[in-house]
Amino acid sequence: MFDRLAEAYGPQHWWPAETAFEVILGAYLTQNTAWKAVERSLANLRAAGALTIAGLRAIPVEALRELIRPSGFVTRKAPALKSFVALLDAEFGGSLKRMAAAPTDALRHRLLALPGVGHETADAILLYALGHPVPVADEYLRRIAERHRLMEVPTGRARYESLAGLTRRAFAADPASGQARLFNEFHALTVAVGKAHCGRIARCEGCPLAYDLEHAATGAKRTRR
DNA sequence: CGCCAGGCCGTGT
DNA sequence: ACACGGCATGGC
Repeated sequence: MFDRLAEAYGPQHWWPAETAFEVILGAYLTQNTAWKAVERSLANLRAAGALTIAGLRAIPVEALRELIRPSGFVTRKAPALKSFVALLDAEFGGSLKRMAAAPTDALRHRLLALPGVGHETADAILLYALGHPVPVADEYLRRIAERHRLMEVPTGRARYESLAGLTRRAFAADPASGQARLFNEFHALTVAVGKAHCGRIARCEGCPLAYDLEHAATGAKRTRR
């Protein structure tokens, strides 16, 4: 699947951001939100000088709310972003470098304890902002796994770990030194194919994985004409 | 103009 | 433990 997606979409160069901190902001803002909307919020933040750690630290949460309004859920996301900076300051001297130096498991635990940070956001930050070799699972991967019958996807708490485990096993035979790169590219490709073909309603026309779908009795409710 | 988006979290059973 | 609904906003 990875090879087929890589051939179809090419190198993704993820995450789409200039700095590690911008990756983190994007990870929060894109929660259940179209990336297009996130781009507008990031543009607002940049124009206001709030795209940096110091900038976000300085801005009042009320003003932050206005800047990120395009990406929605502002009463949750604005305080959540401030909480991240608070953790960064309190435990890592305000330094992403120092945060990145912490052990993966402990760091993941600290991130998950933050408001507005669930498994996907924590892992996206770990992988794309901090360079830790962890897989990222999302709604697109869930749909792919179900529709292609890759596995019985559990519901509830076990779901995320199950999809993450599937990803880890898929790349387990590759060198440990390259895991981060593979997880990086795989999630990026998952989003690429997901945006084009794996919505709530599947759009199988032209999907690079269409061959598999033909033989999988797709679980999608219906295919858009 | 209704459906949807690169989740997260509280509440009810 | 898990299903379910709310959370905000704007693009398509």
